[in-house]
This record gives sequence, structure tokens and C-alpha cells, in this order.
Amino acid sequence: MENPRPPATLADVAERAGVSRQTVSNAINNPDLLRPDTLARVQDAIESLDYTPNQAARHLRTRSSHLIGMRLTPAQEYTANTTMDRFVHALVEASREAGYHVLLFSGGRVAEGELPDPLGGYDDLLRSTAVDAFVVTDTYLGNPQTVGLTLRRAPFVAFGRPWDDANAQHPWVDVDGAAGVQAATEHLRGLGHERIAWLGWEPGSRIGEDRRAGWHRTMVAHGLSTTGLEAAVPDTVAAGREAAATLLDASDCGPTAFVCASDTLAVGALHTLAARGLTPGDDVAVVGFDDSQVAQVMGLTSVRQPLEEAAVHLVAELRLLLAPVPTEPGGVLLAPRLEVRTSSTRG
Amino acid sequence: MENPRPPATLADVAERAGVSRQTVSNAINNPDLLRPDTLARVQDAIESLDYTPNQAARHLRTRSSHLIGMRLTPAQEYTANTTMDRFVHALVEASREAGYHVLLFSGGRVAEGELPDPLGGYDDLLRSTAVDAFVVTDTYLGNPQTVGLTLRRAPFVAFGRPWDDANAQHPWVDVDGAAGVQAATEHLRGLGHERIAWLGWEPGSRIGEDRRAGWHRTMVAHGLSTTGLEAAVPDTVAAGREAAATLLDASDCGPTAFVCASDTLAVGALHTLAARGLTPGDDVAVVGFDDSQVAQVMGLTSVRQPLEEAAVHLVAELRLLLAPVPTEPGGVLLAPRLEVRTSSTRG
DNA sequence: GTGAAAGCGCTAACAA
DNA sequence: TTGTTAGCGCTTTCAC
Repeated sequence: MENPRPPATLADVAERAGVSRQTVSNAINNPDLLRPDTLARVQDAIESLDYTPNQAARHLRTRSSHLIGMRLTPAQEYTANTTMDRFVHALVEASREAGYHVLLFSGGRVAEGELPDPLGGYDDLLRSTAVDAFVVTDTYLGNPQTVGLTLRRAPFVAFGRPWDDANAQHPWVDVDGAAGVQAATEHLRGLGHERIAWLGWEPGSRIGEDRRAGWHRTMVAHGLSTTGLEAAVPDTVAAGREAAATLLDASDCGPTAFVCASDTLAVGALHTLAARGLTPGDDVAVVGFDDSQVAQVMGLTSVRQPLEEAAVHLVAELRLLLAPVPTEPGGVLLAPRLEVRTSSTRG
Repeated sequence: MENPRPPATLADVAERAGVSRQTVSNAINNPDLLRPDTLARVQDAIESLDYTPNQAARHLRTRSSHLIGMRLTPAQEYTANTTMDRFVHALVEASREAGYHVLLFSGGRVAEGELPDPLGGYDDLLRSTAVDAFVVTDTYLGNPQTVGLTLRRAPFVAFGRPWDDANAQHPWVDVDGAAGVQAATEHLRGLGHERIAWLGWEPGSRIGEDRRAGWHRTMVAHGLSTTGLEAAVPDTVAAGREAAATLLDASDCGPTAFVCASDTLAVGALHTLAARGLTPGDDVAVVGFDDSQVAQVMGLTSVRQPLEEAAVHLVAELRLLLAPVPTEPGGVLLAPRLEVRTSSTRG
């Protein structure tokens, strides 16, 4: 029933169909070139032999592996950060529809006290022509990857804006964090909140600054004061818990709502509310960012990045990049969506 | 500084080192065959040309891609199920150390109302010789994959026991769920609990039955009754919440602790406690399964699967499987570890 | 210990 | 429209 013997080759199909190997190749790659009856005959042979082109041979000949490389950053446990994983799923799906597969690699173990090599893992894959292009996702830290890859003439698309480089020459796709936080803040304002606090990250992160800007500009637009309504802390639950407590205590008239730079910080805020017997939504509203599983199961209102959409755009940019006729690299900015749950709705 | 031109080939290195191409190949694959000085000369040339063997050519010639295929199952949102993602990270890392990369693929979109093809995606990769082997992770559903892959003589290692097939001929690695739940139950017993309830899945899942067995045998071993202390529901937060409420109400003397088949169900139980003003740990203890990020940030005691270890074993089995001398396929059962947090410890 | 020849399976270029 | 030729870069024989 099945085939224990080696897979059929192009030559097998050609022999079976009574045509040359090249004709079979054309039947697969340029079916228009064949006369309908020849095509049908070849397709029959392909089907009956269960033929699939050998990837290695095709890869060697065409210099295209149909593989997209993506470096997996170490999983962050004890946080609610799940964006990377959701993105991997989305990318695999989007790639499949474009005829690509995703090759995952890691930067390698980083020795104690050493900085990780920003290009670790990329170089080998590049020189060995194992992948056609990269998706670079960890530009968040200040993207030394994009510079290095550009120097090496490696095709790549970034998931993340080229913050530090206005005239970057690579395509990118990003999510408009400021717009997401703005939507969150407007949502809270619409519910009557006026003292809306920002629970954000320490300075130095462009993403963090961007998200904060969404809060700040919305407050200003509504003529609301931001004084004493802001904290900048590391991205941990404990830091969020403490910062929320401090904000609630410090102001003469404490915040009635928190907008957070991450679900992790938002969970910290929820812990503080619970410890004080305050009900999320009813007493104090909390909104997070990322729509992690944590937010979903805790009923935390959160800003959801459209990662599926982002992946589709990334793959589209990639195909443009790899197309024979080079195109101007594009940038795509997507709007996130607010997922409203009980942590922000008065019951 | 960098190389805008095509990567160096073996021939380039040979010319530079003043040897034949074959000698360069030997320098890489069988260094022992060369005289030390020749070897050194070749290695110099390799370094100065920044040479890395072309994967496609090597793959074509050796029939080995050094790629491990793994099918990504659709992400489960609104649950705390994060095992698959943690496993992917672990597998990428373990593969790297063995000189392999991980190729991700998806089963393809499933049409409305149709069952997904259990072998979707596998076949093409197999026939096109794109991957050397598979890691099959979704055996949980009753593994039609393993049967199909065996028929096709595809090398694979399963993450999950061959439940339905005592004399399965493929290697596998699994985590002893019963032992994990037993540890959780013992933990609760050690804290003085006697009415320990099992919040489990509906029948039909071997994994679910296995985990339940860990609870049941521990209760029996301690001479504790299990009557009225058990629920079998779908794996959702809402189901867990309702089941926990029912269990608390139904018994004359309700359970003082819940052991759950998943973090998702455990979160449901926590919701019920919160709604009744009960404090987890102090009033009623709750233990989950999977050590998801949700458990970590909510302070939920949970059974953690040793996925890093599992990945290392999987890759080891894979290498055995792909080695020239075939070995008896092995099975490895790993013990999980209980991560104790505040949801089970009296304050 | 080193080199020469052959060929893995495919497709780009050209010839018929 | 179809067939022929050549070669992608590498490794596996087998001579030297």
C-alpha cells in the first residue's frame, strides 16, 4: 500500500509518462507550456507514482530553499509575555499559504555574564544558504540584527519598526502600540474615569515610550492631568504590584484606573487590588497589553496585537523581497484591538 | 568588510589552500585523514574565506537535511495551555546542540465541519525529503499519526506514550502524569487535607485518565474516600469554575482541596473561590497541571513537566534512529516536579 | 594522505 | 511544444 522504497524521481515520472525529464519539470513549474493532453498524462504519472519534487535538488539548482529562518528568543517565564509564541503560530500558517516553511533556530547558550551575540545563529544559516530569508523579531532591544543583516546583504523583514533609523532600507511590519494604548485610555475615559494612571516600563525601550505616548496624548486631549499618575518599573509582576500600590497611596486622590504597558504589570496591579479588597472593574479598572492567555483567563481587558495579520504582511513583504524584480521596501503599521473584559467594566 | 558576493564554495577553499576539493571535504568531515600541516592549511583557507558548506548540496548528496519536522497544532487561546510552546523552545535548543534545526509546519486550515487530516503536512515533507525525521507531539488525541508514519517508514519520535499499542516500534518520550498528580496529592495530604477533590477531564483522554489515576491511587493509599470528590468536565475555565462550585456545594462536607487535570481547570476553581470570598491556600487549596505562565503569575501551585529534559531525550532518540546502525527503539518516562506556590500553602 | 571521476535530482538555456 | 545538454556544490567510490 505504502512506499517503503525511495521516493519517485523526476526521471521515474518521465519514463512512466513517456516524456523527457524536462517536460515533467515544466508540467510542475510552467504547466502553461505543455499541451493539455501531455500535461494530463504527466499529471497522471505524478499521481500514480506519488511524486513530490526532491527539495534538496530543487534547492541546489534554484538557490532557493523556501525556508524562512526565525530566531527564537528564550522563553520568558513568570511573565505574561506570550506574543512571540502567538506570532510563531501565525507565521507558520502565513508561510504555509505562500509555500514556505519556518526554520527555527536559537542564538545558542549564552555564557554566564556575557552578552548574547546579536547575530548568533544567523551567520551560519546565511552562508550555508539554508534559508532564503529571515524574520527578525527581536528588534525591540535596539536591533543590532538589522544592521548586521543589512551589511551581510541578507534578505529579511523585521517585525518591529526601525526606530533608530529613519531611512532603513528593509521592509518591516509593526503594531501601533500608541494607538492601542490610546484606545484603552479612551475606553476608560468613556466609562467616566479621569484619574487614569500609566503603569509603564523603565525608560530606554522605544516600544515602552511609544505605548506611554498613547496614554499621555489621550490624557492631554481630554484635558486631564497626568501628575502623580505614572510609574516606570521593570516588567515583572512584583514590580507592577508595588508600583500600583505606590500610585494608589501617593496621590491625594488616587487613580481610579490603570493602563499598563504589559499584561505582566497589569497582573501585578490586580494583585494589589485583591490585597486591598478592591474589585477590578467595579472599584478600580485595569487594562493590560498583549492579550496573553493570562489576560484571557483572568478576565483582564487587554490590547491585542493583530499577529495573524502581521504575519501575513510579513510574508507578503518577504515575497516581494525575494521576487526577481526588487521593489521598494515597505513599512506596514497595524492597529491593535482592545479586548474588553471585566477588569475594566463596572459591573 | 562583509561579503556581498556569493558564499565561498569548496572549490574556492581548495584553490586557496592549494589542494583538491576532496581534501577540503575530508578536512571538514574526516579531519583525521589529513596530515596535520595540510589540515591546518585548509582550515586557514576556510577561515579566511568564511566558508560554510552549502546545505543544499550536502543534503542532496548525503540525503540528510539535518532538519527535524514538527507540526504545530493550532494555538489554544482562552486556556492556560502553553506546553506546546515551551516544548518548541526546548526542542529548538536541544536540536541545536545536536546539529539539527527545527522545521515547523502546520496541518493546514481545516474546512468548516471537517476533521483535520491527521497526516496533513507530513506527507509532502516526507516525500520531498525535506526533513530527516519528525517529532510527533499531538499523540494526545489517540495518535493516528504514529500509525500513518510507521506505515510510511518515516523516522519519528513521539512525545507521548503509545497508549494504544503495547508493542509500538517507535521511540518515545513522555512525562509521567500520574506521578505528577500523585506528588500534588501527597503534598496536599501532607498539609493535612483529607477531602481532596479531583477536577478532571471528560473520559476518553488517556492523558486525563493517567492523571486521574495519580490522584485516585494516592487517596486509596491513604485510606481516604473519593466519593463525591470528583468531576469530569471539558477543559475550559468556565467548566472548571462550575464544577468547583458544584463540588463545594454537593458534599455534606465539601472538599478542602482541588487537584486539577490542567491549569485551565484550576483557574476556574480559583474563580469560584474568589466569588465566594475564599482565599486560595488558606481556605481551600488548589493545584493545577502544566506550570503555565498563568500559574506562575497567579501563584498557582502546579505540576511542571520537564520539557527541556524531554527535548534532550527526544533528540537523543532521534540520533539513534538516524544512525547507520539501527537500535532498538526506546521509551523514556520522565517524572514531573511540583511547583509549590501560595494557592496550596496555608499562610 | 591526496586526487580524479562520477553522480545525487533538479532546472536554465538552448536546440530541435 | 518537447528534448538535449550542462551544471548547481557536495561526497562517495576508487586510483595514485
